[in-house]
Amino acid sequence: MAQNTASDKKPTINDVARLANVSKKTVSRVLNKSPLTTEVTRARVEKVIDELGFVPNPQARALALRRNFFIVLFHDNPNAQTVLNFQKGVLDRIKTSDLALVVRPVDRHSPDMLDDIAHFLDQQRPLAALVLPPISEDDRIAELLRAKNVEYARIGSAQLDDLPHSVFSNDREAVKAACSELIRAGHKAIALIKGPAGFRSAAEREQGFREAMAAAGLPVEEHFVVEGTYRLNSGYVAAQKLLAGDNPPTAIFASNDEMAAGALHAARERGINVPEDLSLVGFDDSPTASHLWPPLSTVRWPIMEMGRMAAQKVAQRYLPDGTDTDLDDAQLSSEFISRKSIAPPRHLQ
Amino acid sequence: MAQNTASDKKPTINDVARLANVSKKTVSRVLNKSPLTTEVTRARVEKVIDELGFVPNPQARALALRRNFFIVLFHDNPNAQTVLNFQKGVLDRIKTSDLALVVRPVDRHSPDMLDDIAHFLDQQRPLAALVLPPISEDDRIAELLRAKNVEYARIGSAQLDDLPHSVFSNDREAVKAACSELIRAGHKAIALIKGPAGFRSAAEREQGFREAMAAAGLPVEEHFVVEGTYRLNSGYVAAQKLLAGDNPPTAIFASNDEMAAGALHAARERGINVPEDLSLVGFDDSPTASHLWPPLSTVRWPIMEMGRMAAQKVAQRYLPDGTDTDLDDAQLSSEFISRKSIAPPRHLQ
DNA sequence: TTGTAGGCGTTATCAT
DNA sequence: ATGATAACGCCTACAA
Repeated sequence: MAQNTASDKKPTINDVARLANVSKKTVSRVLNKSPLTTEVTRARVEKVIDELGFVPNPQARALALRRNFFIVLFHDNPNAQTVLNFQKGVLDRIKTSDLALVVRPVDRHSPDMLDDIAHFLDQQRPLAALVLPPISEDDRIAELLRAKNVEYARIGSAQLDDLPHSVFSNDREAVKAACSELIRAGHKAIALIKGPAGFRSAAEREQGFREAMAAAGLPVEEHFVVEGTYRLNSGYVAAQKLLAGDNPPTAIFASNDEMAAGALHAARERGINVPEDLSLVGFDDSPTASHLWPPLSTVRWPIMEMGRMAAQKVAQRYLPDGTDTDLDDAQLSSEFISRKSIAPPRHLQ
Repeated sequence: MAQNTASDKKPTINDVARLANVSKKTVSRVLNKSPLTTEVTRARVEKVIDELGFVPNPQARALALRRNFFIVLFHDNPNAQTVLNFQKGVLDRIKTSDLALVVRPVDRHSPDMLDDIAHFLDQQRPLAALVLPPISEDDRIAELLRAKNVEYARIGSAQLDDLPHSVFSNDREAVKAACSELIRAGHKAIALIKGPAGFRSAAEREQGFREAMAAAGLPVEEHFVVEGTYRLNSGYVAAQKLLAGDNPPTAIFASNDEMAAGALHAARERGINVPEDLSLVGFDDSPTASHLWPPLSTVRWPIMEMGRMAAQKVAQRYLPDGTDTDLDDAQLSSEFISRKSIAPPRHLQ
């Protein structure tokens, strides 16, 4: 790319216009792919653009269009790995463009959350917004985005909006598959450590568990269903409770890896070996899952792919390398990952 | 804050000027805290600003000032938790301002890295840049930032630049303290799994290890020093090697938690119990550290605080709530965290 | 199909 | 200390 050297002045649309012998507006038309230009002039203008290494100034465009050329990511810190992988996916998709990604954590427990978001949107006027769970489940945010006329996509464990505004995984199916694996190994007394009430992901994963049990004709013992908070300690506490009874479960599905790690600690403390005495499955495929001993069987959430798809969805027209993805695609598959934390129950070993 | 309702038109500097009976420029002066205004006019203007709920339009400012009101974070994905915690610290500090944080991962192995950064800076003209390790150690990036006249701060395990452009921790001291803890417990045969050559953090941590040994008058057996890559598996391999000998170490300091997790697996595979037969210390205080069994003693890297301080450093004048931090402060302390992975060596138990 | 004039909302220059 | 006028670099309306 030709670059100006010493002067350090970047060429403007005026320079291009002058050298191409056309008006600013014509250059503008070329830049914005307006159909109202002759092939000839377009070619001439593009040649000059290339020679100059001209790149439109985003600030000026922002002012004129009243729209900033970036995508915001709103989230209320689910786990770090999730946020970062998602960011990575988004950035991966937009890196060849001139878009930027700005991060905006919010506090879903603050009464000011909506006002904060509104203020941010008014101030910064982003091109588009991406919303990660759990706040993606908040319909008020989507309404706000629509009202402010900001393109958006909601990410979730299940479809949260119409297709053009959704990117989601099939947690339910994935959990069903994972639990079916447990059942196939011979387990019947399977416990569930579920996520906190009110989280869509928690509900979906619970459903998947129940469907797997039902499909196998196994009853769900309700005292084998314990609620956690998605934090390590809640998994520990839940497992203590589950393992304390006379007929403890031979397998546990924990709705995320962190709780599974907690459950693992609880088992170890009671001298219960995993997987010999207790099989364990988590969800997320966090780094922790593979760092544990035994390495944890889990479900990989396609979060990076979701980031890529979300970026594609909301910013397609600003991304150079076309429409390889069908816009109606919105669902990506979670995938069961088998590691060493599953074994047949004792009596079958 | 007074908000216009139906019209949805946000007030501009012109509205303020008209209602306050002054010129745009005067309003601008008030906004920018220019000393060239009477107390009286300033008060009058500020009153109108409040009543209108006027907020300057960042896009227009950006165009006029040729500078975008955001901070970029450049990084080449160290671990997710680090990046995210740093982001959190930065955002925490700037959240009451009108600044935004944009994330820009780069690939330090790409020959285009510098060009990419340069292009980004030219295009986006950020107010300031923050650079996370390991790329913060690359002097060429700092040069670029200076050349492009972008305020910046480099984050590291030791001072990487002059004080105004540095935020760093004292890895060496912290590791020294951690290893001294091992020595105090009675260990003499202590091994080091160090980080990859060329990383400043690796060098600092190694130094800390050596200083602790020297201070205790203990020799460093060079076959007890093995290099890893900061990844789990390299810790596993290193520990296999360390534990295979006739006189294996009774304690290992791994230069990060991930490698410590790998070492833990290796030990477990050989039937070596942690901490009874082998004490283990990591570095980072990652979530993994507390999820392992036994919970890993480690060093907490004050990464969030570093984010806060870095934001303060580069954007002080744009942040509303003043100068509570001394700008010359650049160092933050890492802290040893004692958990269950340390015990006296066998013969002292 | 192309160009002219004017606007987006702010800051800078240079008088007064 | 304040204000008129001109940038900043792009885009939209409207005219040609």
